Amino acid sequence: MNFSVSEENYIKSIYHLQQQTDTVTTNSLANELHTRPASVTDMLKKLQIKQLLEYEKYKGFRLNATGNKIALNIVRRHRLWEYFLVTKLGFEWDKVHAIAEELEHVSSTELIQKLDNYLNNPQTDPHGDPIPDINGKLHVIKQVSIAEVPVKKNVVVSSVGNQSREMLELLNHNNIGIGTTLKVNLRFTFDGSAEIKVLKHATCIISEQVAKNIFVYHD
Amino acid sequence: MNFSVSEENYIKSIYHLQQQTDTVTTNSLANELHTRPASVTDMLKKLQIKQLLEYEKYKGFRLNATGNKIALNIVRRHRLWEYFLVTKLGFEWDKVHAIAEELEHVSSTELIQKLDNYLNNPQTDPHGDPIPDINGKLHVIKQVSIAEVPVKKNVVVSSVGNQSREMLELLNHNNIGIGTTLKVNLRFTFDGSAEIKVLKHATCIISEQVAKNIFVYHD
DNA sequence: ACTATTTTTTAGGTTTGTCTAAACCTTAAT
DNA sequence: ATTAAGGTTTAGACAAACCTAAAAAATAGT
Repeated sequence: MNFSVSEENYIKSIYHLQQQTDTVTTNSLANELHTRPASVTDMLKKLQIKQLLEYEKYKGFRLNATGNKIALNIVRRHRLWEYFLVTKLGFEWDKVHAIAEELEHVSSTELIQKLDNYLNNPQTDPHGDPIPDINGKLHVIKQVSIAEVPVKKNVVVSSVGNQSREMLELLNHNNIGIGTTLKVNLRFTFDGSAEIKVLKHATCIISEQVAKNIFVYHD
Repeated sequence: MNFSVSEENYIKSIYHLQQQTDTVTTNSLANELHTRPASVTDMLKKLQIKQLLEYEKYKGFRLNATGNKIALNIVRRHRLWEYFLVTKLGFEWDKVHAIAEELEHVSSTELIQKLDNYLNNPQTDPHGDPIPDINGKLHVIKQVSIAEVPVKKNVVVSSVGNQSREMLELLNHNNIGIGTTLKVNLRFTFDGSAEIKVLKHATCIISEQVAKNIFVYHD
């Protein structure tokens, strides 16, 4: 089955919101898509007819198995393009989201197959998020934010929670990226901020808010 | 100014038809786009308001300078993507058109800049058609079909007129592609067929119909 | 338990791009 | 010069995806 750009955007957004809350609300989805609740309700009806949703009026909704699989396929496309834009075209990792958002809707499965192959089947995108395989399987890695990680222990950055322009600029300034090795020297209990040492760079202080958004591999 | 996918498709198709006939008719454009004449008229009004057309009711139309520049930009995007699909992802040249048709509408100029750079600023697409530069300049190369080229003279294949799967198969079988060096040994005036020698391969015979579709650089 | 507030849905309207059918021009043939 | 044929435009409708405003349902506060 084939989906419009709009339908795909709704499916993808529902998928994202489901990661945080089990069932999604009309308002939150409208907010995510910068659209109005009434428009969301309209689209929910369509997606329900297409059998992608579990949906009861006034009671929230979630993707069913079919919907989930489609969402994962869109996520796969998006993340492969992001990887391509950064590793091949030399984009900064905080600039690729909008472009990948357009590229992900190009609907040739052969294209994505060949792209995946060309990129040597990457496991994660430039933000550290895992890339689902053809069957929609996610290779989930155990992660912990550096707000929780033990001090004085070298860890490797695996992903970043908040992918806004502002956050990524802050990280660039502190020489932190996916794959960076760092160590939490100490944490200030007063405000939750932490002094961290990035490999080959001077120590720096990051706020609790930032610490909560930097994830590292957990062994 | 930004254009919808539909507008871009109309602009591109008008541009293509203009290559053959100076002024384009409603019916021919409807035919090209697999749409109805009435729909064409509707869109023409829009494009005229946006100042991209020279258009007089019932008298045909053509792109003005602005329209032409936009068309060349779309062509540029399309051909760069085709080049990418063939040289990087390993597609056959007869499979890339439909996919490039979708990719060409992704509207980031930075993306196309970086893609061009990554591909080392190719001058022609996989079919041998020239790729316009950022300013919409076409580096047109003088070409001659091998039905007209002098015999016993080494020439380099620059482009192919008919880009069907069948033609590609025939050319592949005879080891002919863009950039191939070949020589016409002799031509049979009876049916216009020609014996040709492809560099490093045995001689072969091609019909006049094929010969008329293989173009070579003309010095 | 009953209001007040918030959330969600419905009803009805707009825009874009398409369509069919009918009306309208142009051209070419007698 | 008239008409027949063909191409082109207009008129009116429709679907998709959005909107605002109002109604309906759920929830929260007392």
